[in-house]
Amino acid sequence: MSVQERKQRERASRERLIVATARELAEQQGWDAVTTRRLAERIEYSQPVLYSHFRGKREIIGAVALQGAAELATAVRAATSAADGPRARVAALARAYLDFAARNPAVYDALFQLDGGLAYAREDTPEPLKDAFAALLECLAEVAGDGVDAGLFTEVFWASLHGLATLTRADRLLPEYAESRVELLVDRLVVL
Amino acid sequence: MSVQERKQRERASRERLIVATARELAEQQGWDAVTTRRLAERIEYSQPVLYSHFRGKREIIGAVALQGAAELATAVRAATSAADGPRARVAALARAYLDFAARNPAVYDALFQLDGGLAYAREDTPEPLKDAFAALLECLAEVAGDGVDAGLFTEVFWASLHGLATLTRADRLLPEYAESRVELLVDRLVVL
DNA sequence: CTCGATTGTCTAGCAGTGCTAGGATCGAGT
DNA sequence: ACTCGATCCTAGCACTGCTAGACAATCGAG
Repeated sequence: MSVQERKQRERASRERLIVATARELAEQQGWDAVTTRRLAERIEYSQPVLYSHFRGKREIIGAVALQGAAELATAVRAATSAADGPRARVAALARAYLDFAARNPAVYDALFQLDGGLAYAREDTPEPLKDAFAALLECLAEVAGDGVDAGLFTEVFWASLHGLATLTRADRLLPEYAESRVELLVDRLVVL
Repeated sequence: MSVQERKQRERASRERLIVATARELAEQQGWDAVTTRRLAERIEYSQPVLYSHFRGKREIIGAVALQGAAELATAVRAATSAADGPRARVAALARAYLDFAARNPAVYDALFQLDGGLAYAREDTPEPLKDAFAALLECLAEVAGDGVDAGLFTEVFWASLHGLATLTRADRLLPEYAESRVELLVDRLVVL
């Protein structure tokens, strides 16, 4: 039995290597540079090996996305729990979110920009994605305002952050307003 | 001279045909289906002809984007001018924007999701793009609130709309909340 | 200790992509 | 009528995601 277990461990380890390498390559040179050939070469295996772990490139993107979702949730929770008062918590959440998107553009793309073959906003949504949304909701529920559904409010707030994140990174907004945008958004959307 | 003029007209007409066909194809089957071969076949010329009009596929996307920007500006202005009162105008703007994104997904992608090789938020930004932003600003300036820069407010409002538009289309938000999201966003961001 | 079967991996290749070099063809101006 | 430049197409390059089939290493049974 232990032989099979060792092989399973090795397989799992190689799978992690694939995901980590894909992420690294995407972060360094963008997802366009993540080709199956380059990825295979970096992990020092041939291309078909990739397909024994994942159905295709899309699933590899999805794996990176799931990893990113978990990290995003952690980052958001760390930021919010370190802040005092509802207003400060939401501001910290917004900054943590945008910071994550700015520091991990490729992961952010995998999560929300590219097709990783993942289901969102459904029952069969993978746990990390649900949890990332939950991390936002936990903090935002207390400032949604009376009679406003927390889920609805979270969707709106999240969409605004997502818009800021993507448009900022695509150089479609003025850089000098970056901080003011966050302040304005938080001040207006939050009900204290 | 008239011979050259005729040729110029024919060239311009063929260029319009290329852009229109690319847009049509993208709207029908998505931008992935817009390959140089398919596009060439549809306009009944060989691929190299495309490259005598545009530097490459990216520039074709850019051309569709510019066309879309003009239409978006028109749609927004039409919607806002037909509404009474600041609150109603902004709500109409939001709905018109989201409606445009929903009805012309490929064009919206060309504008804000794909790389069309266009410069945004700069002096050398093409006129249609500046004008589309201006259309938003015209309406939003009156509800930015005291002491808040109209440009800053427009960026935030636009980013929120963009987030809603993209996340909605990617099935990342609950469909039943669609209308509520717009209401909530407008109510909170607008200062009457 | 050997032999067949199974597992794992790689080489080679397919159909498709964006893009371009070079030759053929056409038509305008002399 | 002829030249010559503009215009267009054929053919091909290097690349993409993905896969069939050959090959080698490993394992269990006799």
